[in-house]
Amino acid sequence: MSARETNPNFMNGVPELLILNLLQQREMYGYEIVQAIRDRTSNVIAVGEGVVYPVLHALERDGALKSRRKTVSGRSRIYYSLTPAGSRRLADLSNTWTNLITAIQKMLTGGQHAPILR
Amino acid sequence: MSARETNPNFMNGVPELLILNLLQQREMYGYEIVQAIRDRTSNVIAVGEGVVYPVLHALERDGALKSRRKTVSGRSRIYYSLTPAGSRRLADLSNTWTNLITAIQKMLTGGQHAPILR
DNA sequence: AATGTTACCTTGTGGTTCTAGGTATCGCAA
DNA sequence: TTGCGATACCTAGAACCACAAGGTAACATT
Repeated sequence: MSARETNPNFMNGVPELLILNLLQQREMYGYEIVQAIRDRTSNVIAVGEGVVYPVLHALERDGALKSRRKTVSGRSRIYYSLTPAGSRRLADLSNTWTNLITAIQKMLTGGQHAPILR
Repeated sequence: MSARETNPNFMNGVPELLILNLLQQREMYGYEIVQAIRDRTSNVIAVGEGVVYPVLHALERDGALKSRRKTVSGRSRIYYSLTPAGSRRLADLSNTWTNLITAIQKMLTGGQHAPILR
């Protein structure tokens, strides 16, 4: 219920990280987020709506996001933006993520540096 | 049932990648792999035996690994090493992994570069 | 009138990972 | 010699996230 101690399911939560990161830049709505992730990663990552919407709901339930309805040209959209708690959460996840891929990258690339001592 | 088209569960398979990578350097046994991952990542990643052994079994079943028993000072160990198929699998996973984190990193760091055009 | 796009949503499935156990041998210390 | 910690193997079940696949509805275009 706070910071993870070790690593329960250590590779999860990437969609959440990406979503929080996008919303830090500007408020967006669900459908827009789905396409933004596709676009900015050149289709390398394609999280569907079935991933994005539940994450948005969970984050709002946790107080990390706040939403407001806005109707643009007859289209009703729900715009989400970060709360202070959401900013903290993003910083936290971002740190965890960096540590994680740094560790992995070190393992993958630095295999030959480590002296075996045999 | 072959190469992934888009991204089904795009963040999975990291333990497999780490294990294959270790076994590419030299043959190892399960218990050793568990500690090697802990050690080389300074406890950032701690996959348990409950993760490693099933992965080893699955990889051997798929023909990516071959094993041989060896008894060292009364301790019976099962050493695993890569087959040619395993090497290919490693190269494949490695590529996918690199593309993935490159895309994510670009999203996370390059947020301000992208012109919004509004 | 029909199709495609936008925009929201949920249910159920699936596949990895984790927890939590279990067995057995060895070495060392009490 | 008995007990404990480390070594070394293993598995069954739960947890969990991401996914596929659906469904609704309004707008735009054909």
